[in-house]
Amino acid sequence: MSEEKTSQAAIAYDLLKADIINGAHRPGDKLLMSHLKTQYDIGAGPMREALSQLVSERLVTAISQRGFRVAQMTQEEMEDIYDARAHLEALIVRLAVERGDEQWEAEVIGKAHTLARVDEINSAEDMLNIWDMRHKAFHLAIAKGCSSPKLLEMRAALFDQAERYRQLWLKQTVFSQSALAAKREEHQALVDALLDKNAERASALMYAHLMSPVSIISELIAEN
Amino acid sequence: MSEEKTSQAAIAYDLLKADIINGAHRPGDKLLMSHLKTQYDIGAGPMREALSQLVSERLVTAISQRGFRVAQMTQEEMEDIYDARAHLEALIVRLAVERGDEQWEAEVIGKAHTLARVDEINSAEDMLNIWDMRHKAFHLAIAKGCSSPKLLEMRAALFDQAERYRQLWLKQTVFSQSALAAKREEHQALVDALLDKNAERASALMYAHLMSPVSIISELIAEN
DNA sequence: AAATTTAAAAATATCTACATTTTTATGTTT
DNA sequence: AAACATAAAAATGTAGATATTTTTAAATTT
Repeated sequence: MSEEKTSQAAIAYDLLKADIINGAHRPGDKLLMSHLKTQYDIGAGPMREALSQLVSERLVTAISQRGFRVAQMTQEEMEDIYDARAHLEALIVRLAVERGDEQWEAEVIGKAHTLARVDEINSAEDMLNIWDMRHKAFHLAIAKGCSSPKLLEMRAALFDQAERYRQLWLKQTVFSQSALAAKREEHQALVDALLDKNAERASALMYAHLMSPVSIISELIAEN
Repeated sequence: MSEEKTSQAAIAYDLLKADIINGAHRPGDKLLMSHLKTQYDIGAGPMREALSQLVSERLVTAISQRGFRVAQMTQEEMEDIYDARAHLEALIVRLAVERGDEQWEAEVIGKAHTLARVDEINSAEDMLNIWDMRHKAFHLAIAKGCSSPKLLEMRAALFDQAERYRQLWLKQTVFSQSALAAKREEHQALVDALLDKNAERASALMYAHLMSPVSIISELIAEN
């Protein structure tokens, strides 16, 4: 989905996806064509194309002749996504340890360092965005070691589906010193296992790392 | 992608996908809008929607303002898809053994039986289709044991991407008694491992089972 | 004369505005 | 109150307009 594109459909896709993930369009909301057209100033055709894409990514649901809605967020879906994602990422990390070269190790260590240095930032607003960006970059650097475009694609797809749930967790975590410290330790343990070329240990740590937010998110969903 | 839908876009999607997989549209072919419109008697809007879907499934490529082409088939992509798929399916089968219940076991045994009985069919033409259908059903029955909709989705996505390559292999296999017999043994060993609740063994067998076509497909690609 | 550049024409992709069909809401009748 | 009819709203599709790219031909340069 990434070309140098300026088609109306591509613009609509990006805007809409962002607004669904950041909650501007809430789960269950009806995505009225007339409203979307005026909101984004994009015609019905390209808008349909964008919506259709998002349906296949499970962020939007469609019923024939009855339009589109923002996909619901449910406890069950969250647990499934997180479980699937953790298992997939555990697989990927195992392959990464087996297949990753020195260049890969260097990248991982670099990103780990950048992430660890994030507590030197003061502004609370920036903090969330910067930590999130670097955290993502760190994990992506690890995953890339598997050298499988297709596995990385699947990973990205599951990541997008997790993103709305993940946002809930992020706010809780980034503004808690203890939670951040815990994450820092998990990351360090992960890096140690990677450098040890201990695939099984790295894989197990990654699974645990990705599953740890589940109980917190679970509570946050229940509260709403 | 499965509702009770009769929208033009959905029809276009199904037809186009089928024609790409069965080779009516060859890899690299330009998918000319004017041609597609007349061929399928569907307007440009819905057709774009369908094409756009297929781009996200990697069966079609798009360049902005320059239209759509059938995605190329390459050695590298084939190896990546098969490797990713085998690893994913190995993961799924491990989970299936751990999570599957009696109902699941019964389904698997049923499908295995139906598949084994396929050599009673005479017509060569039917043979390919029937064996393929039952083979797919057998593997799907196994996979369902993992009880994860998301993992099954990812599995299906990779399956669709493999399908064009798989078609090459299928013709070689189904019409060779020895190849069929080999597959029959692999399936039997797999079922035995499943019933033994031997997750690691089942997982390893599944990986090998899915990787075994790679060398044959590799040669077939090289020939073209 | 061959190669390269430029300009015009044709082909093509993409978008917008309008038309059609279907669904939903409202009001009416039994 | 249930069933039906009517009107409004909305989704979907079509056809034509617009913008971009590709091709073709001519003109210029080497």
